[in-house]
Amino acid sequence: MNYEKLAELLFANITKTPADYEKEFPKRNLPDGAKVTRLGPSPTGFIHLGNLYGAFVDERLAHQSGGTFFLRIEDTDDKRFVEGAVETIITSLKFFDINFDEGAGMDGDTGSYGPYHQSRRAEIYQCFAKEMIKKGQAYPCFLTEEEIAEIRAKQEANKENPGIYGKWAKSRELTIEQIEENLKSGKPYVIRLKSQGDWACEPDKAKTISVEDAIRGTLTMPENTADVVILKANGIPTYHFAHVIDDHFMRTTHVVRGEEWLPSLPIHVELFNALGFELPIYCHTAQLMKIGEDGNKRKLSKRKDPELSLDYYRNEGYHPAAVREYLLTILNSNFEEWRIANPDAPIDEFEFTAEKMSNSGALFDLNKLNDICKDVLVKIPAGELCEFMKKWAKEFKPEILHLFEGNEAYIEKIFDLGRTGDKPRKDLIYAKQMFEFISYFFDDYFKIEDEYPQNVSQEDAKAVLSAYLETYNHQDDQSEWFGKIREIATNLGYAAKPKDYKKNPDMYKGHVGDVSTVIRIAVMGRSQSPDIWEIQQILGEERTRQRIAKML
RNA sequence: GUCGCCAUGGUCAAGUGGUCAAGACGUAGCCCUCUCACGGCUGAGUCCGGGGUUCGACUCCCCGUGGCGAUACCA
Repeated sequence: MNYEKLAELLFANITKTPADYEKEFPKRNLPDGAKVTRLGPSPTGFIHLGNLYGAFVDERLAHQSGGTFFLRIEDTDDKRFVEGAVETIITSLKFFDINFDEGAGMDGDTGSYGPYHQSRRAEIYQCFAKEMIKKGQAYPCFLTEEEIAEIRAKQEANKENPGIYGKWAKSRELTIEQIEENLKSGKPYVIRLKSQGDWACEPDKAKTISVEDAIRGTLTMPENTADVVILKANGIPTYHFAHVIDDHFMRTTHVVRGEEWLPSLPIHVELFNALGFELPIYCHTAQLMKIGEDGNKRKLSKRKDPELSLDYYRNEGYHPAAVREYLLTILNSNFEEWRIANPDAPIDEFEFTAEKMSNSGALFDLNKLNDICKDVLVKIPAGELCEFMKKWAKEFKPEILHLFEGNEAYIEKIFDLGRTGDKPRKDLIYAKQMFEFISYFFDDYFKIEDEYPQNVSQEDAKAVLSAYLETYNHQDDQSEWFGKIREIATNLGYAAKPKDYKKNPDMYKGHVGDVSTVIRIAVMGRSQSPDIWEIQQILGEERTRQRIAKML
């Protein structure tokens, strides 16, 4: 077979050579140890926590080492393209402070290793397909869908390995005349790798390949034997081929991708070897999982898990810093310890390593996220929280935006309620919940939500409130104020201290806590809240008196 | 079906042949306390099963089992 002639026949329009591309995309000039990573999403317009998880690994690896992190759009499957998806990807990640150094962008590509859309790289892929044909490493395959289905059926019946390989790869035998004929008659064809793997050997004698994975250590797998498609009938490459070409010419040093790619690693290794490219360092991450309806773990799914969409967290108003913090705790098991030892250090000072990553899939844990949120938000100054919430409201709850008008100082005081001192309150979790927390400070949203305690009669409740209103002095300090409550309690037959009541429950109707609950409900509408006195100081005298009077 | 990855409490996990098997979230109780939150203390709760190897296995090997994934001209 004259491969040279075949290559020209198939790719007459390809004039550039591999050497041209090697020259055009030279090795990057980066400091020693700098890592080059990439995110390669397909533009389906949907991005979830799992994507963020992976992107975070890429971002940390690159930026921690003084390297480069770029965005490559893997749009080789035109069926899946969704308008505006690239913008969604970029803005969603940016919200979580994940930024690209080069690659596809909002207004075109930046960087000199592009184009960064695979759909615009057809010429490059074809050049290398041509090269492989020239070297007898690839061939055109004219098998139809039906023929392939037939082959699969036979293989299944004979319990043989599935796929096109060795004896099944009929198009390998085609003479150049036959190929020319097929071409002339317009038969569609794909380009397949002519695998050098030994498909005919005994299963247990199969040759193996060994690859170092930065997360999983040495991986040993059987070599590839399948003649996989590298170029589809439309001239667009499959993922396998695009990955090898792109990551070589974009000079990616670390390929971070989900473990679902593990089974096709042998294909990639054969491809890298065939082309004479150096293998990148692979980092196969475990997938983020979720408990399914059947109680089993399963991979995050786009369709079934809208609450795992990144948008969900923005909607609820989770603070990006908290989400990052959470992600890091599941990404690197030593992060939590580090955080305890360095409670105030910037998160970027933590040294993230691929080696410390878990190789089994973590279950997403909302409890843990919420807990982390509390710790993160308690350290954010009230002014910033106010800004954060305003931004959130603008996007997701515009009807409350007016509350912020000129009320910034008021809201900041609410956020700071009991937040100072050694044991600061940690009430704030995410924006939606924060609004709930502050809502009763606004008359529009104030409503009585809870009921008086069981052991307080309606008469007693009224008596408490009228006595409270009578003796109320907005200028009282906290202990003066509480002294009065104790007095009201005692006068009505309630214990001044809960302990007294505990000791002699028969002697009292209840204790001072019940009395203050009545006041709490009148002023806040709920039985649970931070310190009443502090809240009243924020509400102001007039509003406080009004609310109590209204309950009488 | 075949192939691959994974397997420590409810969850995240430390652990690399000898440990009373860390820690965090959650959970139960107690303390602090006018409620809640915070904080403190205490408790319950784990090495998937079976074979080996070894003086000794959570740790190493094999076989099961389970979960996940791959088996496409999807990524």
